[in-house]
Amino acid sequence: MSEPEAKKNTLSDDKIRIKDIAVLADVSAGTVDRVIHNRGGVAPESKKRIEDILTKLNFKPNKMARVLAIKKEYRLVVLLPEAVQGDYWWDIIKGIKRAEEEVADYRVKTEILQFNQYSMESFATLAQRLLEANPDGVLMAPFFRREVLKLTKELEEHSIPVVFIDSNVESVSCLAYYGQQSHQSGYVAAKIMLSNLEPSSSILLVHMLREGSEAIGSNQTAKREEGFLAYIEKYSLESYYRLIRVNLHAENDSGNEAQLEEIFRQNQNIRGIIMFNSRIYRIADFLEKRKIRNIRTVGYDLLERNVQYLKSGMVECLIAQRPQLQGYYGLTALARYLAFHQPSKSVCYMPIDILFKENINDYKVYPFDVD
Amino acid sequence: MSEPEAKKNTLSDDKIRIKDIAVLADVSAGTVDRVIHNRGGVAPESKKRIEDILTKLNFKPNKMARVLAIKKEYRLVVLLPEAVQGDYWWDIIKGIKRAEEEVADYRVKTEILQFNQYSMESFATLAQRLLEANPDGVLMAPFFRREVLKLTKELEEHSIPVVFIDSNVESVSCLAYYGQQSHQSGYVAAKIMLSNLEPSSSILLVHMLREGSEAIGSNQTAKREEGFLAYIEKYSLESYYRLIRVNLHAENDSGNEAQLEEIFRQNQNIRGIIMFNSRIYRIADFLEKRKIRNIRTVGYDLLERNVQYLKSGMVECLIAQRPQLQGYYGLTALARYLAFHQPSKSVCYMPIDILFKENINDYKVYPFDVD
DNA sequence: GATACAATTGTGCACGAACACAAACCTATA
DNA sequence: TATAGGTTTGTGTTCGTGCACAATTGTATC
Repeated sequence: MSEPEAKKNTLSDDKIRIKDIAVLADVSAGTVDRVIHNRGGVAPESKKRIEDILTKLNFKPNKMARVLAIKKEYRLVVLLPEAVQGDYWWDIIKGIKRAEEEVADYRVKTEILQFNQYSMESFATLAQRLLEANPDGVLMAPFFRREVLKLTKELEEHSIPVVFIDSNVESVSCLAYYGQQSHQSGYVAAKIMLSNLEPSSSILLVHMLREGSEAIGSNQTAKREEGFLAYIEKYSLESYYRLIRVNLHAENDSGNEAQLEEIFRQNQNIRGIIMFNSRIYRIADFLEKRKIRNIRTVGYDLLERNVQYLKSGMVECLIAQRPQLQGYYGLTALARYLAFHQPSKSVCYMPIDILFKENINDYKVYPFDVD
Repeated sequence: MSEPEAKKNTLSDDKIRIKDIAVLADVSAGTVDRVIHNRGGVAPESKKRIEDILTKLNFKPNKMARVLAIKKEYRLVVLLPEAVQGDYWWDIIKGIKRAEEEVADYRVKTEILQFNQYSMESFATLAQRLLEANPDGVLMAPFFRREVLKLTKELEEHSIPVVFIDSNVESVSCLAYYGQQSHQSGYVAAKIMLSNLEPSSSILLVHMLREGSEAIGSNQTAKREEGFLAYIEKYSLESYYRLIRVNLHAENDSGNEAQLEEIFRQNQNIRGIIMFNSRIYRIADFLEKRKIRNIRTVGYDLLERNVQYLKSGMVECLIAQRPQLQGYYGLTALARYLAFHQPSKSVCYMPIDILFKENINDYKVYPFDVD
């Protein structure tokens, strides 16, 4: 047997301070500071010398001292739809709250404004309030395209950085975007729905309409459906399954039931149901009520009611997109940008998490569900 | 339409300082400090007065200033198997490195010791070195039960906190444990392997032996297999599938190939192959070489080679356990405990992530794979 | 070469908590 | 009352960085 090897891995990280850099570069701490902060007024050759030493020693300023010394306070405003416990936006807020606690140490304060996601007027009112608050940064879920464009234009003029979560607004340049690739997540949904599904089955694609809903978000569900169809095309499954599109209405529960019943009467061979928004629990409600089994249901997002049905087996699979992380990283990206001038990766796609009854129990998004 | 509601959420966090407390209690900052740290030498009535004000104002010392002022340095030692790029331990180290950067600000330093996971002697040697270093905390992946018990006993006597990752040692009390529920992850593997798998197929359960390997880790693969079998029992699938156990040998590639070929000759109806460790790529190697298709392969961990085969379709599914997070949270738990006296949740199970070809591309473990 | 003015560099204090040391106070004893 | 010794309280420095202001050097102009 060979001699046991042991690699030692000591970081010779013996904290380098600005003072140390100053001594090495034969200048004073003030000059080094000017270089670090690009404040100008430093002779080119000094600057070069100092920069070389900085990169060579990989100097990182002490965060603690830094925060302590900075007097400036930053105010962030978050613009989101209203959330109720257990829904998607609730999780996003959970992540934001967690981030708030963390960045509070950096003298970053946060105010959350919540609008009615079905009322453009509500959005516009809060957008106005947001502008009046004149914040140092904005985190928002973009709803109502025109209003968003108006708002972001205004923010850009004041050079206030913006981070989008949930859905992106391609035409607007932002500090960062955190969200899922909707098309791909539809593709994944199709894979799960269709892998080894009995040929010549019918599959319901359930849509949910709402009057006056002009949310950008609806774009997301459309893209998911595109991804779903792309999978079918890719594997040439068109002839194997019959797709039936159903339009339900958000506020009309009894009407929806009647509609579903009618469809089930007309189609005896329904083996799969998918919804591209987070309301699959409504389908599960229906199936449970009618005691219909053996249908593969696939939906999105870990709403409490969805999770309940996943655990009980009424929903086969949920696809999640880590809303907590979106909120958390959205806010911390802003804070890091403001407090430490750290740029962010501008587009950041969330993982497409696949949840079954069997792996939902251990599913936690750290560090939000710890303690 | 109802008036748009807007909830305001301002933290009135107007930072109270020790100085402020001192003024209110009509003493000096030094006295308040003595009370806060229970250093004694304070007149009872002063103490009472100060304590009342502290609790009334819910005083929390400024973390930044605190860390800056404390001169004490903490030294952590990490004890892990040797890692090569792209393997499981490499990802764990990635998380540890990330945590290192973060806690460096708290004056916490880390040394990583890496042993040969197949040599008990190597482990014992480094365990000895670890003890001699007399660290303030230890993060370890427990291998070689007897040696681990010896080491942890020693550490307990010196009241040095220990965090386990990857696998737990039930009989030892530790500050925290981060790892996956092996049994359940085997259960999940079975669900994926067996859902709609052609009845009366044969399934290979591939094991990998290594001489002198007494790793506790092997316990993990055993538990995964138990979980796999539990699923079969739960759904009474025993009669539908034939399970074939195969023992390969880690160092004998040509022997393994011959063995597999023999098995494939004897069994024409193999439709699934599962490995309970991270070496499924070896099976994929074989299948690719022999141009065998249409076999559902399921394995563990996102080794680079596994991921490659997942993308190319040779591996159907990988189950992951966020090794980066294990390392990251393991180390930060120790740091928080030492620097801020924050306790941790003692047992923390990782999510059982399900990865297919379709969702591997967006799979990232934040914040390790960002930027 | 003295002066003005810009370019460059150095110095000192603040941030809030920890801790060492100095100062003030109290009490008992000769 | 002076002094010792203990108890209680106050002061000042430190940590590393940011920033305002002071000090120094260099350059152009008359």
